[in-house]
Amino acid sequence: MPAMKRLNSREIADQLRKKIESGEYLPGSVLPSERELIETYGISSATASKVTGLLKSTGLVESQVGRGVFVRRRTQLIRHAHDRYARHWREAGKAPFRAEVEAQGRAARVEVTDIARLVPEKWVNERLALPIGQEVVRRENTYFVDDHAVQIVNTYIPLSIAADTPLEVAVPGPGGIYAAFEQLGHRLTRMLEEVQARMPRTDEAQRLNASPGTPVLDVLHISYDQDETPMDVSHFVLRGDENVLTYELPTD
Amino acid sequence: MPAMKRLNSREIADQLRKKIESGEYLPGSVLPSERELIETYGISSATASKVTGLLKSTGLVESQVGRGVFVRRRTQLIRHAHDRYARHWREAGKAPFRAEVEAQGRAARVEVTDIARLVPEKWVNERLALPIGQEVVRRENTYFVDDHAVQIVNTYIPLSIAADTPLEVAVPGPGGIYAAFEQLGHRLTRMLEEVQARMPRTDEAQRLNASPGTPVLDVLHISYDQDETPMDVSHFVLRGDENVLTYELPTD
DNA sequence: AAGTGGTCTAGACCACTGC
DNA sequence: CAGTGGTCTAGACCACTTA
Repeated sequence: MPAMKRLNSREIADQLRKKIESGEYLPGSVLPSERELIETYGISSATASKVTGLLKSTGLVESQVGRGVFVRRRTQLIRHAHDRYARHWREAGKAPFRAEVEAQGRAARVEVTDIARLVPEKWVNERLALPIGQEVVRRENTYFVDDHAVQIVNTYIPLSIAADTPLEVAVPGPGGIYAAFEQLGHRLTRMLEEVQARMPRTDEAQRLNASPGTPVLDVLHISYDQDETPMDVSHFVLRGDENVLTYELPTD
Repeated sequence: MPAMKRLNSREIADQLRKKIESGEYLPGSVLPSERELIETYGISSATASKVTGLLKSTGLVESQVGRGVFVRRRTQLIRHAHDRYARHWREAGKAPFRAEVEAQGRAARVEVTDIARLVPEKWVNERLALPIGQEVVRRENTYFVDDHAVQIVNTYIPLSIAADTPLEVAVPGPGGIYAAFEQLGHRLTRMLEEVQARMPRTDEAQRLNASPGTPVLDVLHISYDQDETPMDVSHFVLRGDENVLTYELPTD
């Protein structure tokens, strides 16, 4: 047998990645255990651990202690349509998120985990055009698909708008909070979103049940009424591997 | 002295993170070297290396071999305005990317790294409403800020539209390819973008000079003319830590 | 009880930086 | 040449899963 060149963790990870992409290891199947890698490649356990770490960081595999390292099944994507806040959805009373997920034969659920009056971080006040330190209503939501969290949303609404209205109760009525704004006499005219990609904080990774190494989409949503008054700032944190945001852009 | 509880790499990284966030280590300053960590925390070199690895994966610090581990300066964000493809920009002849970057006092540069006719992957044909296997023109671009790459773009255009036109040369004229489409008699009416977050492939991480652990924004852009004919599919890969995409959403 | 991933130690060597 | 991050070895122990 010819003396094999000693491979490093990067090269071994690349080999495995190619085997996965070529279909040699199918989605859901188990990779060679770290003990096997140690023997077949003549490496130490720390290196073997690094190999699986590299594969995990690309989202290609996931590990379960005591069980093994598994090739990830292609997760079904949740598409957030560009008209997801359009009036016809509010009037139909069925949110696009729910429609999309149920069309995939999966169960959608939105849970309002907290509603409170509080002084938010100052960027919230800035976006809401409120003096720093002024109280707002915060609505904290978690979106579930098949009972696992895929999306965390914090919505901040000026107290002057939300105080003692349906916006301070868990279910503000059919059509959600945007329908409630219109019930209160605000006509929504404009919504902006700012999208970034980043790594989750440890608490977010836990809440989203995401293997560390999965990035998140960080979306800041601001809506305005007919007077250009900001109605709400909503901060979305979505699992990057399960969500697609779609937008339409002006050409004129 | 009370016997210190032996800390693991996570806990040590958390301590350092807090010191950075509290300002004890300022942006640009150097963290204790791994040798110092080994001594002060009584850990091994592998653990010390893991500590810095954890901090790097959150984008908080970056390392330079032979020099040290440095607290990242707050990177200035490049905002991609929601009207970035609007006609007035094409007519002004100065792209929003360039305007944004130069307004920050930094140098913008776009390099066309390749133009070729080829048979693309099949998702390209699908989006362009072309038969699988049909040739297209691919334009490969890299966007630089202060001479480091922040954005990779592959634009695919049906051969029937681009063949023997300015779209096959490096500089299709002022206003870029979208102005060129209109010169050729296509009026752009609609543009869609699909946004995802993911980890970069190794070659992308290299090209973007991103420390592995920094996620990217993956954007698919499709534009249509007055007949709903797809004009181009562009695939953007942006550094997640340096770019913000902004969008306006319909409320009606 | 056997096998798994996860984490760690105590060293070693390498390529690189900066004086 | 001393100091740096990066990678590795050859073990060890732990918590967990599966049977």
